[in-house]
Amino acid sequence: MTSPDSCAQLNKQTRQRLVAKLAAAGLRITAPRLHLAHLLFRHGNRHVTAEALCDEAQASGLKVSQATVYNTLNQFQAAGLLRQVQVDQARSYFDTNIDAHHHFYVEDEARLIDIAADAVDVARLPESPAGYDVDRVEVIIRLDKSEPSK
Amino acid sequence: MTSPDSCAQLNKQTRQRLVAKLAAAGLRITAPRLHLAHLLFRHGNRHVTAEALCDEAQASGLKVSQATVYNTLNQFQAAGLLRQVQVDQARSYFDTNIDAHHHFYVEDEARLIDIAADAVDVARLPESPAGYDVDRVEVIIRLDKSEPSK
DNA sequence: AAATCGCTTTAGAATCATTCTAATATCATT
DNA sequence: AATGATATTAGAATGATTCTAAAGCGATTT
Repeated sequence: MTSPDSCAQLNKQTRQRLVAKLAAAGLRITAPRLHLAHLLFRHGNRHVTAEALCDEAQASGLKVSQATVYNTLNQFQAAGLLRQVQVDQARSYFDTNIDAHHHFYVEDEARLIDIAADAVDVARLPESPAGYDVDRVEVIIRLDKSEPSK
Repeated sequence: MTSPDSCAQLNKQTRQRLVAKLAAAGLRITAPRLHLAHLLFRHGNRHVTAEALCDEAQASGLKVSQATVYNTLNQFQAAGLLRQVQVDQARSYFDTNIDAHHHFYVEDEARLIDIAADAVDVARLPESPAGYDVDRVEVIIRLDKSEPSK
C-alpha cells in the first residue's frame, strides 16, 4: 500500500482531502499532482499561469518539469478542478474558482480579480443561433488605473 | 502629388473614404495600409485573424509580408479602427466593429458572432476596486453545438 | 524634379508560451 | 517482486507574434 510520499509537508488530513479530490476527478495519485494540487488549493481561490505555478512549485522544493505543470493544469481543467480564463493574448490563466463567476482584469498589471456571480446581473441574453447551446457566459470588466482628473 | 496607387481595383470614392479614415487615425497613407483597410472595411463587420487576413491579402494580389499585416492590425487597433477580441488562447481576433457590443464564440469552429450591445442587459455591475476605472465590459457567450437529446 | 529625412515594409531570425516525443520512472495490480 | 498501464522528463518542435537591420517609399524642402 505504498503511495507517493514526497509531499513531506502535507499533514495527513490535508493529504487525504487532496487524494479524495484527485480520485473523484478520476486522476491517479502521484507526487507531482498532489504537490501541485496542494499549491493550487490550499488557500482560497487563485489565478495562476503555468509559468508562475512552475516557479512556485520549484521554489517550494518540488522537482517538476514544465511539461508536467502544463499537463497537470490541463488535466485538472479537463476534470473540472480548474477553469481557464482567457483575457490576455500572451498567457493562459487558470482559476481555482470553478463556480459561475466573473472577472475584473487589470491589463496593466496582468491581474485577475474574481467577481461573485451574484454581483453582476446579466438580465437579458440574446437567443443562441439555431443549433447551438450556451456553454457559459463570461463577463470580463477591463480596468484601467484611474487618473486623478486634475 | 503622387500617391501610392497599387490598389488598382479601388474606385476613387472608396479610396477617398479609406484615405480619410487612415488620415483621421493619424496614419500615413501607404499602399499596404490602403489595401488591407479595403479588405477589412469593405463589407460590414468582420472578425479576422492575422493569418487569415494575410492569406486573403495575398490571394487578392497584394504582395505583403506577415510582419506588415501584424503591424497594420496593431496600428489600426491602437488608432481605434479595430478592436482585439480575446477568446482563444491560440489566436487573436480583430473585430472591425468598434462600437460597444458583445460576442458569441463557437469554440468548436473558432468562430465569433457579434451581439448588439442592446441585445444584452448587464443590469448591475460591481464597483471597481479603488483606484481603477472601467475600461470596458465584455460579455462572451460560449456556445456548444446542441445535441438533439434523443 | 532632386535631395533629404522620417516612417514603412521586408525577409528572416528571435522569442515566448505551449505541446510533442520517445525514453525513463512510477503507480496499482497480479 | 513482476507486470502493464499511466506519468514524468528533458529537450526538441510548433505556432503565433515580435524583433532586427536593411532597403523602400512618402512628404517636404530646395
